[in-house]
Amino acid sequence: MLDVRTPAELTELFRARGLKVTPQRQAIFRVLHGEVTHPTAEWVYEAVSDSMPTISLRTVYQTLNDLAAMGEVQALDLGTGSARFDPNLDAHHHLVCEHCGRVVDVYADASAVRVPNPQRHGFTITTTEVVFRGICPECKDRNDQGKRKEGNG
Amino acid sequence: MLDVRTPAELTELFRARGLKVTPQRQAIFRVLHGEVTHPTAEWVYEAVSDSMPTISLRTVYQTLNDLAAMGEVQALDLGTGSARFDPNLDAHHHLVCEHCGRVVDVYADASAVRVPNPQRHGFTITTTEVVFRGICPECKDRNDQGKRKEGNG
DNA sequence: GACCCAACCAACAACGGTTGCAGATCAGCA
DNA sequence: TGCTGATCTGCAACCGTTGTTGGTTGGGTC
Repeated sequence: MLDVRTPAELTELFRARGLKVTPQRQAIFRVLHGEVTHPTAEWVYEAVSDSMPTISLRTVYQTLNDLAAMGEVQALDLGTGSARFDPNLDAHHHLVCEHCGRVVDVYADASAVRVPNPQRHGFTITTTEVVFRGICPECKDRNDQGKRKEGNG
Repeated sequence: MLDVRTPAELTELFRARGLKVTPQRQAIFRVLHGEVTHPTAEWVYEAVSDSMPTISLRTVYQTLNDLAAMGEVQALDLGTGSARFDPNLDAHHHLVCEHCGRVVDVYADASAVRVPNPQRHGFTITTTEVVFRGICPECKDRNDQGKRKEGNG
């Protein structure tokens, strides 16, 4: 899997772009590295706050946006209320839990899905995103238990 | 195409559900009927305001949400900033202009796109949405003209 | 190693889309 | 027609995100 670069690599990239490498940014790099979930800015903020309680949410947004602009993470809007930042740079799709908003990567071949020419309306199509929606096993269990309780009581 | 119901049919549906049929709601029904774009609440509000200047945006949201809950329109989040309400109830997908946010319906067969079992993570998948992103011909033209101007001076 | 200044930071306010609230109003029924 | 609770309106709040501001800091240069 084509993962987000290491903190050291990102440090180099930032320097190469003339962006300064601050302790805050490095802390964010560290949090992102090896992350396989699809964290929100808020989540990253809280994770970084563990080691750096004074960091501001604003700084997290700024750095994540910088990374997205550099193509080092992918910004996603999956309709879960807030933007998510995906450190997985492979071409892939997403499976979203409609209850808890959990997101997992899916490697499915969507090349077969084409827009028939007459329906293209002259658009130049650049990307094809597939979003699978459903219920994750945890939420399903919780739901089933709830129903069972309802039935019993 | 399976269109949104007529104002008369929606009136009946609302009554059958014990919901009152107010002039505001009827005006919204009329605006939605035959609409093939994917209007935002704001757009509906402005369209209804033509015939009923005193209607509030709040009421438009409420009625659109009611319709969505009844399955008479489909609420969409296509990452264009605001929710869109689709009166087309067929199974279909969307083509979104990344410049102007314009949305058009696409009838493409996505049944071939399946999540391989090992990647399903125990999810129960209910829907598969495909979003094609690109540039609509109008934005492309405008863009090209801009570039030509740049080039000329 | 000190200097300097753009880049950065934290805090706060603003923003756009959407929803909660409270009081005024009205649709539907007797 | 009169009742009654659903609905309407206007406003304020909410949430995620971004602009602003004034003080702080990284790192190239001497």
